[in-house]
Amino acid sequence: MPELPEVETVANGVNQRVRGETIRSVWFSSKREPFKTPSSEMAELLPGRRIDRVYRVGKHIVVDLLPGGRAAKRTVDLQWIVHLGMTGRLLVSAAAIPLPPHTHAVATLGSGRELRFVDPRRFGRLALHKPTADENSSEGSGRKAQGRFRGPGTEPLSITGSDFIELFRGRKQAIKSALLNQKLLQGVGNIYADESLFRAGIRPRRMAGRLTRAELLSLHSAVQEVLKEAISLGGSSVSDYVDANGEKGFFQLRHRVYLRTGEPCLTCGAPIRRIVLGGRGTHYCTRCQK
DNA sequence: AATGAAACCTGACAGC
DNA sequence: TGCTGTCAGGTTTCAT
Repeated sequence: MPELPEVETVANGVNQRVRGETIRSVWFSSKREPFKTPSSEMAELLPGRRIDRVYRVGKHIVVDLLPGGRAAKRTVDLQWIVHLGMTGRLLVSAAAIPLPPHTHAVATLGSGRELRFVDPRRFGRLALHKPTADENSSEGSGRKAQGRFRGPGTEPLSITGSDFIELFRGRKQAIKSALLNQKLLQGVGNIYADESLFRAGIRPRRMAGRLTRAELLSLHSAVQEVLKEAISLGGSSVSDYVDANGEKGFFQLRHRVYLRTGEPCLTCGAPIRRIVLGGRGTHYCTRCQK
């Protein structure tokens, strides 16, 4: 379910509902080991902490945690990282509502409500990230000092056109595959890669390093526009995706190529073609995309 | 560096 | 009704 717009929608929704809450206790399904961080370690470190803020980094949801008690330290010294995989959901529910099937983790909050991680396909991941206390030293000096969780790549919504061009220079890889590489741009997934390439008029199989500057600038704009539009519509609900409030997104109504195999291109009428590229279903218009 | 396939899993849907 | 095959928003690992 989750690419950047969906993850952002979920993170914002969860943030609004749990910010400032204390984690009273946590529970992990025995069926769901291993997480990236062992559940025993999460069970030890999470209870008692206060949730400072929830936000998105790439396709990850980051929960900033403050020490518990009245030590009054306002330094985030632990981060709970949630990756939704393909089918993960992060829900805020009243404790009285029965646990949905495939619930793998539950954090009970001070208010009595529960933060629930539900994931039928179990591709999702939970982990803890421990930033060093000293934020300033993390920049230039030692590699050892790990700062706050930043993810593997660059944020597509804030990258400049010239940095975007630089990312793909010399790459002998299909541009679609490069767009999906989280070490380059983090957050773009299969839907938004296809939709961006359509808007930029570029065929998915084109070698990334051979695109012209003009084409890359066009793609840069397309990626940002598509992502922003999708965020404003609450993401794409193609099967059962819902946000933290159980609401569906609406961007699937704006898809121009994704999952439209054989249907007429909305620009030229030619049938949309589906190929497999890098193991992923890939959709494009043979006439509009060069 | 890059490509491809397989693995991790369950569920929905189409076709027979 | 029920079986089979295909497909699905993602990542990782291993063999070319």
